Formats: sequence, C-alpha cells, structure tokens
Amino acid sequence: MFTYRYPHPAVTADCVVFGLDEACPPTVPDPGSRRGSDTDARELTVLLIQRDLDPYAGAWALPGGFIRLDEDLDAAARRELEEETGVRDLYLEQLAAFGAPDRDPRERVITIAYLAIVNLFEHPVAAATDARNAGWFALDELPRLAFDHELILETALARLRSKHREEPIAFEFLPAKFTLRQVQSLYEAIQGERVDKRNFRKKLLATGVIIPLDEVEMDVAHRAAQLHRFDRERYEALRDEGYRWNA
Amino acid sequence: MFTYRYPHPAVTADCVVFGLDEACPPTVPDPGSRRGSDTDARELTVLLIQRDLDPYAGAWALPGGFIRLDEDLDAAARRELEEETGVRDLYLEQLAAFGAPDRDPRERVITIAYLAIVNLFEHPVAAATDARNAGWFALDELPRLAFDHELILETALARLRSKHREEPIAFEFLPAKFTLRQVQSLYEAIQGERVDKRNFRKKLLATGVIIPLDEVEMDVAHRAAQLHRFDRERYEALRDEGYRWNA
DNA sequence: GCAAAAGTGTTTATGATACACCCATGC
DNA sequence: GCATGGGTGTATCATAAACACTTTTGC
Repeated sequence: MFTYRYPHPAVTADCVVFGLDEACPPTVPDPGSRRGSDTDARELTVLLIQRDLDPYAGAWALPGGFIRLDEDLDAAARRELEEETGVRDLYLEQLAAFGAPDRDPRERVITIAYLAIVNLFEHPVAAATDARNAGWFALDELPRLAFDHELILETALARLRSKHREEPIAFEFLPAKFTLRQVQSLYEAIQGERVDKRNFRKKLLATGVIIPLDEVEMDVAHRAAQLHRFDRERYEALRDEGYRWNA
Repeated sequence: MFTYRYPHPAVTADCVVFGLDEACPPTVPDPGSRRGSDTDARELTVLLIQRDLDPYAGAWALPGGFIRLDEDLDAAARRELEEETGVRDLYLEQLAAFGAPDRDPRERVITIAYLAIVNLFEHPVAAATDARNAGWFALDELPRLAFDHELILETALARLRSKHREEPIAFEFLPAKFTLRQVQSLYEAIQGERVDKRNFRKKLLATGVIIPLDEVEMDVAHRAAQLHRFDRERYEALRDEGYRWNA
C-alpha cells in the first residue's frame, strides 16, 4: 500500500498508433499475393486493444497503462504499447494530457496521450501484433471506444494532420526506399483530398530532400516505379537554417 | 492520509504566462505618463513567482500547483494562477506534460504545463499582479528557474512561435481596438525579426478579418493611428471552410 | 495488344518581396 | 517648423495551380 498526505491521481500513458493499410506493395518479392491494386487508395488505421477487465470489459480501447514511478512518460508509453500489442521501435511523440475528473469510473485518472506512427512496411511483423486481442481499424470503421478514447483519437488525428502539414512526418509511415506514388497516396490518406500528380512530384523533388535512387520497385504487374529516399540529415540542416516544410 | 494499492505520482498544473511590456500606449487617456515612445520595440515577458518554500526556496518558478481530485486540469491551472498571482480571465491552452522521474526532489511529480497569454491592455490591474512575490521578466533577462521550468518555458516559447504562425493568436495580447502598428510590433516581438510595414499591412488587411474602425488612438504625441478590430467570428467561419491563417 | 500505372512541361494565376515618399499631429 | 510616427502603390519574382498525353512493363 502507498500512502500520501494529499490525494494523488493515477496517471496512465496511452498511445494512438497510426498505420497504413494495404501495407504490402512490396519492395521485396511477395509471390502468390493477388492484390488487384486496381485502386491505390491507402487508408489510415489505428491500433486498438480489446479490454479484458472492467470497466468497459470487451470494449476496444487505446493501448496504454499506468506509469511506473521511476519511468519516463514516453518510456511508459512504449513499454505499455509493447506489452499489450507487441509493437515497438516506432515514432512516438506526446500528444496531450486528458484529465476530466470523471473520465474513469474507478478513480481519478489522468492520461498522457501519445501519438505514434508505425511503419508497417519495415516492421511487417507488427502488422498482426503479438496480442490476440489487438487489432487495426480503419478510421471510418471504428468501434465504440472505452473511456474518453474517442476524444483522444480525434485529437490525435487533428494533430497528425496539422503536424503533417508542417513537417515531413509522412516518411515515418514509409520504408526507407519508397516510390513517389506511395508518398502521394499517403498524403491523400492523411489530408483526405486528392492532389495533382505532376504538381505533387514537382514540389516534392524541389525540396531537395527526396533523393532518387538507381533502383525500381519489384514485382509489380506494370511498369516499375523508381525508388527514392528521404534525406533526413539534409532536411534537418535546412530546417535549422529557417527552411519550413509545407505540405 | 490517502492510501492506494499502487504508487501514484503527484500532478501539478503550471502556467507559462506571456505578456507584453511597454503595455500602455493607451487607447484611453493616460495623463502624466512620460513614455518617450521613441522606440516601439515591445518585448515578450513571462510571469514568474518567487518560491517561499523548499525545494528551491527563493528561486523563481512558473506559477502553478497541485491539482485537486475533483477539478479539471485547466481549472486547476487557472485557480493556481489566480491564487498565486491574481491574474485571471486569460487565454489558456495546454502545452505538454513534463514527467522526468527526478524533476522534483520530494517525490515523483508530473506537471501538466499550460501556455497562457494575458492581455495587459485590458487587464492592466494584472500587470502588477496581486502577489508580492510575483513578477514579469523579459525573456532575455530571466533568472534561474526552479525544477525543470527552464525547459518548460523554452517549450512554451517554441509553441507560442509556432502557434503564432498558424493562428491569429496575436490578438490575445492586444486590446479589442488596436492599431496596425501594435500588431506589427507584436509580430516582431514574437518572431524576433522585423517586417516591412507596407507588406505587413497589405497582407493583414487582405485576410478580411481585420476591420478598420472610425476611431483613432488618443493622446499620442504625433499623428493618431486608426484603430482596427479582429473579427473572430469571421475568422472562425473562414477557417472552418478551409482557410489557413499564415503569418 | 491491352491493362495499369509511371513519367513528364507549359501556361496562368496568385501571393511574396523589395522599395521611398508625403501626411497629420503635437509641441 | 520640426520631430514623430501614420499612411500609401508599383514592379518584380517565386511559388502554386491547372491541365493530358506518351512510355514502360507484365500478362
């Protein structure tokens, strides 16, 4: 038992983990798969877990849990995420604290929410997740969520969109070598609107941080696209000189 | 005494309150004041309190304190701010949670930090603050701060600048009726660089949300400037249609 | 040869920047 | 009348937007 002179709230770290579905237009062979790829509309997805225990037993919720007293907030977020879903090594940034007094029926619980992005191309094992009771949901097919997790998720989505306009966060979703088409589909998935291919490519290449490689994608049923990489060092150098990414 | 089955951290809400110095080029008479106003360089300032108690007794710190168990996070921030400084009725938004395990020597303390802006034109009484031990500091004349409050302050300043580029947050510092010169000085104070007067005014008026009034400022020792107001409703309507403020 | 997606340029419109002088007022 | 800040316009440049066809590859 732990005793204090003043009342203390419980504090959790919860994660809103975004991924992309249709995650396998592979840069490595993938024989036998029969993706029609007639449409390349990718979709943002979110990682949820199904709760075992009350409150909200059986309901879906954001992965997360109580922080330990000797642990940093983001370490707690990563630890809980891995324990509950098996997902690790991903982009993670703090989103906001949620602390309405009655948001948990058990006791006062303050949640530090994190926004995370998992690269399902390079961690395909994560796509399934280790956990029986975890799953990916498209944003327009979400189940009802426990606690105020719908509010947290909406906040995370708004932040993802806003952040995406100001920083090249899109590449967190993509493999190290990607096609411009993938970038464009991702932009369209995040912003929810289509863009002109020629203008998009022109602007992207004009930044100078997207480097064309002497390689093309493999095993596609049509002309193979050239691969590119994101030059993060160069981007950060430019940014520190005052350059502003704008998508 | 309060007892729990698992350890709980303490949680505080602390505020980084920004203001503007040289706060009295008045829209109402101010006889007897002898402001040279030879320069109109305004400066961002921050509201700090001097701690009575250990740890860090005597050091300056951000105003704030422990949240109550039945109180919303932002309500706690407002309450503590008013208790400690007398400042109320101000713009307030959540900044981030700070929770390094050893940031407070007493026990594990997680701080939900808030970014606040006080309008010293319309709440001039707040300029002094009710509290003996509170004071405004220019950003380049800060004392050493308690805990990790320097980190929090830096984070707040970065957020203020970034937010200022994306939303018309500047008007939180200004009175309902302001001159374009005031807006420009404020922009320069926040962004730390000078801008061209003609281009600035052109762009500001082109937004359609800055409305010229049939009034001029009073009691200035030179030609009086026209007053304007910010049409917040119109701004919000435009924004909801997809318009993006950009400073 | 056909289906599917890759790749490519020009024109136009819009917004950003650079730049200097006269005006109104208080003293 | 002079000092102080208020107020104004145009030309240039850079970026964004609109727009459609040819090429490559696998089947």
